[in-house]
Order: sequence, then C-alpha cells, then structure tokens
Amino acid sequence: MAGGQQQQQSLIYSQPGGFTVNGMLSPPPGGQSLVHPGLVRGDTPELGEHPGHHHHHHHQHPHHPPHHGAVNSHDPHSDEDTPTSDDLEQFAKQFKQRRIKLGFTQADVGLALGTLYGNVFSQTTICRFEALQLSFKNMCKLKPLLNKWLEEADSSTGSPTSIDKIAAQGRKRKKRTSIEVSVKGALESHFLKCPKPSAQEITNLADSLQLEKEVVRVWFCNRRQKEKRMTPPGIQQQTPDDVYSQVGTVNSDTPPPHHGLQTSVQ
DNA sequence: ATGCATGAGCA
DNA sequence: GCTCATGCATA
Repeated sequence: MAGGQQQQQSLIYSQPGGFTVNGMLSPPPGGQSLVHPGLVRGDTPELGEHPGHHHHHHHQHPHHPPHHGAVNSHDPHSDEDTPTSDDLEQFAKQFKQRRIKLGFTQADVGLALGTLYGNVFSQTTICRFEALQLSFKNMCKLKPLLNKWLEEADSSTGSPTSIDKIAAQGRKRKKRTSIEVSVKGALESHFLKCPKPSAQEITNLADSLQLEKEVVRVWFCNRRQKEKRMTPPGIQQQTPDDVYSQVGTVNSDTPPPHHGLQTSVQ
C-alpha cells in the first residue's frame, strides 16, 4: 500500500457539445495565408449597415455574419442579430458595473454560468470579456450567456446562487516560463518583422534566445491572438487636441489597429 | 489583470 | 503547425 498517488487525469472538460455557436463560423481556410509583414489583418469590406449608428467613428473590422447575400429577404424568425462592436463595448461596460453593484466577482459569474447553463467559465474569461480582450466572435458567443446571468442576478437581488465548486485539473501542466523583459523585446522586434516565422526560423530564434523552441512557437501564437482581439495592443488614445496633428507616427511601425473601438482601459 | 499554456479542429 | 477558445498560475 505504499504509493498513495492519485491518478485523476480525466478532467471535467465537460462541454455539453450541444451548444454550438460555430454554426456561422466560416473562417478563411488557412487564415491569413498571406505573409504580409506588418499587416496580417485582412479587412473585410464594411457592411454599410450599422444598427447602432449613434456614435463617432468606428469600423467593424471583424468578420461579421456572412449570413446570406441579401441583407434581408424575409425573416420569419426574428432571431438574435449579431451585435456590433459598439454594442459589445457598451454591454461589457454595463455588465461590469452591474456585476460589481450586485457584489459579484468575475469568478462568481463564471461559476454561475456553469450552474445555470452548463458552461463554466473562469475568472479569466469573464475578465477578458469585460475588457473586450476577446475576439469579436468570442464576444458574440458569450454575450447572450452573460446577458442572461445579468437578468437573473438583477431580477432576484438576493437569490442564493448555486455555489458549485469544480475540482481543478489533475493534469500535469507545464510550469509557466518566465521570459525576461529583454528577451521579450527581442521577440517583439521579430514579431513586427515577421509575425509568422517558419519552423526553421523559430528554431533559429529559440537557439539565439536560448529558449525552448516550443516556448517561442507558443509565444508567437499568443502574440498573434493578441492582435486579433477587439482591443489589440499598441492602441493610442488620441486626444481631441492632436487629432488633426497626427499623421501616423505611432511608434516604430506599429500597424494601424484599424479597429475603431478602444475606449478606455479599466 | 495578464502571461504562458493546453487542446480541439482544420489543412 | 496554425487558429481559436479558454484557463491555470502568477505578477
């Protein structure tokens, strides 16, 4: 009996599966197969139809619902319409306010969603949602869920939200590698030149920086994802003072986020 | 709040 | 191998 080692590998990544919002998904095969140094985003032409056109400048860069060719032929079922970036921004803002007002933490919400709808989310995800640090599509997916939670929460101010503690994972997770600031700088520099280095390039880079190849590869993956968020890094808030003085000198060669969202950081 | 990581799905 | 959704662990 010597050897009390628990073997709980099968975690509870219980994904109902039945829930699929990817029905509308139809990303370009191969993503941005183009290797445009400095410009990875393929902007889709605007739709020219913004339900919420009561704001200033803002472009819907993300791939919107491709739906059908016709804007509206006949919609017998008034299904949920895809929110605009502006909608999401406002919702996220309000959501956070109400959440705090009701005295819930981000973690609470994540748990509640699980007990309420079966989809558990972590504090991280809720946090990112509030900060609009998710992809447009991802935001659209989570909004309905959080919206329902909001209704529930504010509807019954004082309802004992089920507290379901989910057992953490029993998986062997790699220790988080801490990359030195200087090394990060080097990686960033390379990213600006080539956001999608080849396997060979990665190997080379990893060797130069004395990092594991996998670490470098993952770093680039994460970096690319960051660029695809609604609130990409490197956004400059131009005050109404230098809006006309600006020419396009952001930093070195930071690709224009051309998003049209970025408001204020929490 | 965020950095690094996992894993599913696709090509 | 990449993208994409998601989160543990950490700053």
